[in-house]
Amino acid sequence: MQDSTKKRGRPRAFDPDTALKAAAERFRAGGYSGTSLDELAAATRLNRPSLYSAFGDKKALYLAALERTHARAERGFVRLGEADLPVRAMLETLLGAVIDGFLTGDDGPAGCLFISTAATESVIDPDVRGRIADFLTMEDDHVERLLRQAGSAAPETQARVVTAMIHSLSVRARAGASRAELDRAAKDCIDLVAPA
Amino acid sequence: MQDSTKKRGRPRAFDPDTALKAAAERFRAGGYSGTSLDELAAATRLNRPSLYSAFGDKKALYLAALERTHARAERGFVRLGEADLPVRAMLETLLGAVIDGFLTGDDGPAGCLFISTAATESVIDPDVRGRIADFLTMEDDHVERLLRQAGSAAPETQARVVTAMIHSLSVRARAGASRAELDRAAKDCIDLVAPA
DNA sequence: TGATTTTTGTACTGTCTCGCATGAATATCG
DNA sequence: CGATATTCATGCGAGACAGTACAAAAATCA
Repeated sequence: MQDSTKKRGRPRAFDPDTALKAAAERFRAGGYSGTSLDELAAATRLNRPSLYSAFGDKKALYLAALERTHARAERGFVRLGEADLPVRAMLETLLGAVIDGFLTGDDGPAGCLFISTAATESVIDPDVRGRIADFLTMEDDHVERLLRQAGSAAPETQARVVTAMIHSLSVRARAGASRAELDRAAKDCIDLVAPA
Repeated sequence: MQDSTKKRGRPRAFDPDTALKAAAERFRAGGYSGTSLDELAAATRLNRPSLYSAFGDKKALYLAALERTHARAERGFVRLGEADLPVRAMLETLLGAVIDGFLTGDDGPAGCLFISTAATESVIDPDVRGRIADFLTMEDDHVERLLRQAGSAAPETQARVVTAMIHSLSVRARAGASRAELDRAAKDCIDLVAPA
């Protein structure tokens, strides 16, 4: 028996995670219903059949994009916990990174895939609704844990206010708000939660 | 000359604002790209040609729905100001009414048309982006004014936190959160802004 | 009553969209 | 080298979609 990692037929000419990342980016710009398979194929540089064999149909691809985003966000929260900062610095780092991410996007600031595209689809599609509910729970739990670890006096109360600001920043970024406006909104939240 | 309100041809068999309300409701459930003209025609009980002659094409109908929502929200802010409540009661009334509205919807809780559907379209469509930016400015300004009128010590800082909670409530409602969860998030915000 | 004007309902057209069928290409196995 | 297995690329087909043409219906005006 030879190297079991070698598969039998023609090898893939693309990296699945790179393709998934490109698809997620396209979905983030246009939403689920607003993005066609042609656009996804162009963004991933894949043919439709390759997309289908790798991820399944359009909805499965979208769910995979949601899962990738969920996992990456969670890793970010974990890494922030390892930095072990005091409350104010932790919040500044958190919201600063969030703003950086929300301002990215090939077609302008695109915010968060969950908050600003999955929420639109969630009323009609129970699968999407489940994923966004899971994402919100994860986000709430991590922020509350980070606040507690940083020495916050009322992490349960403050967590919802901080996550709310994250959600709002996604909406504002997509509405075209400048970095200064987003920074100011974040600062308003931090000043209220952890006065200097 | 007779009654000038009487028009010349066949009279309309529908009320335009009732139709617009039904269309807005449908858009709120499915988003712009996710709602077809057939669905809009069914929801409004109008034929496609009647929709077109009354509002123009699909995008014009969506923009009209956004404007209707904007105007109604602004009227709500104005009316809340007339009640002239102290900070905590004002915020309880405001967020309570917001939650009531966000939990409505023919296909389950549908949140806010701007936050949860227009934000999705805004990256691709500059017209929608402009409307949502206008809406956010209106919202920020009214909440800040309401806080100042109610005697808040730092209305500029607190306004962004309160509007952020409103945006977050729309997302959470669409994700399937219970009224108790929404009430708790609102209470966390109120406790932080105006401690009892 | 007949002409005019506006709305209504049906049906149509061209385009886009999703998903897949089919054969060529490229790898490993015997 | 031939057989087998997997992926790639072109292209197809059924259906949904947005928008409109056209004629019937229902009102006012002369």
